[in-house]
Amino acid sequence: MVSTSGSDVAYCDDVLHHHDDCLHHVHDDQSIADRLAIAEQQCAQRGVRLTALRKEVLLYILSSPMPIGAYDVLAKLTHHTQRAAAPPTVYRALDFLLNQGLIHRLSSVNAYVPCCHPRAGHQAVFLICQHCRQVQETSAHGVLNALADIAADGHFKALTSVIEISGICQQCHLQQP
Amino acid sequence: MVSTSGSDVAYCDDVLHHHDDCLHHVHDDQSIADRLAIAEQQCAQRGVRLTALRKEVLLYILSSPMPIGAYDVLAKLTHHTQRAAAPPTVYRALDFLLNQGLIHRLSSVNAYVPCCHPRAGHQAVFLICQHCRQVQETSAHGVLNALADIAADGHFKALTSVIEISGICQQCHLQQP
DNA sequence: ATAGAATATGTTATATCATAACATATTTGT
DNA sequence: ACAAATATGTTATGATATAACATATTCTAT
Repeated sequence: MVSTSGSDVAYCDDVLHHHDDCLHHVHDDQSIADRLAIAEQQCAQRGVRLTALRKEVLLYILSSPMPIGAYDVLAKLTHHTQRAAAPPTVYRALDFLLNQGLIHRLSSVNAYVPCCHPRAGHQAVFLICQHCRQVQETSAHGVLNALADIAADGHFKALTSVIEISGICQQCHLQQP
Repeated sequence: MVSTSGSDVAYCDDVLHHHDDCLHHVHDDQSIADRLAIAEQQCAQRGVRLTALRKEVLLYILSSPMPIGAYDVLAKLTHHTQRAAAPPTVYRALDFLLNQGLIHRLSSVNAYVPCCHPRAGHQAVFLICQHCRQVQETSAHGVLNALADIAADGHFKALTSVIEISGICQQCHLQQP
């Protein structure tokens, strides 16, 4: 019933774009296919394997209109394969995708989102709407520059960052004031 | 064996201070007592109750040289009272302390730290050393201003933030290059 | 001071998120 | 085709957090 081709993807109708921010649920079949193709190219270049399983997990994350939990991925996988998968199967795939920079983990909500800029090994700032639960990934240069300044002070060598801002997005704010 | 007076507090010997950053484990009995007293004043002013239980949980968090997990607090509590406490007891106390701005939750490591500036309803940036596991809470005005700019754009109304930077602190960097 | 309301804590059970350890299968390089 | 490396399956368990309801404590108004 569920195919791997992307035909069972959740759709969303209208979406606004703000400068260089990404609403990660901005997608249709085509953009998902594109992003899968980009992921494949990238993995091929690096000599790592985007296996069928990993690709399927990435598809589920790309297809979700909001951050998706590991066990939700697991449920989709189990439903698709008609047999129970186990958590490590999913977590290993997630680890791979995280390591390749193809997805991000939102630790404040224990969930995963696609990376909008998978090419660069970039840091991101996530704006999580408490109302619609959607997430914008923004490059937020000002924030990142400020963090770089902290490192430059010599006080701390930053390696990985978790920057998750919860609040109300513009759409929700306009829709119900 | 364990008293509520703070006499069983873990000590740390030498510590460096950087501008307005706080190494939250910078404490001795006196500073812990001070901080408990401040917390009491603050709660009294607000008309909320810093009960014995909540105060004890706060004490454990203040006393810990590094971020402490909910179940570690639970263990201390159980040990102290000589009878098994249950998780909700701890989580409710943590919720209270979080709501009062007396502690912060580090969601990337599922642990809790005292707030260095409990007076203000401030946002904080945490620098988490991957080597020594200690945490600096810094006001990092640049970062916060940058976040304020995002809000000012009208794109997002920030309510709560999780800014956790993992890396290597200066001490660890100097000690083992 | 005491009753009723509000708040806080105790208790049991369970939900949710994640990994360790080991077995099997698949792919890769020679 | 073989051995080595990599990936996946499987079982069990660890770690973090909350729901639901019972009891106890504190506060307020009389």
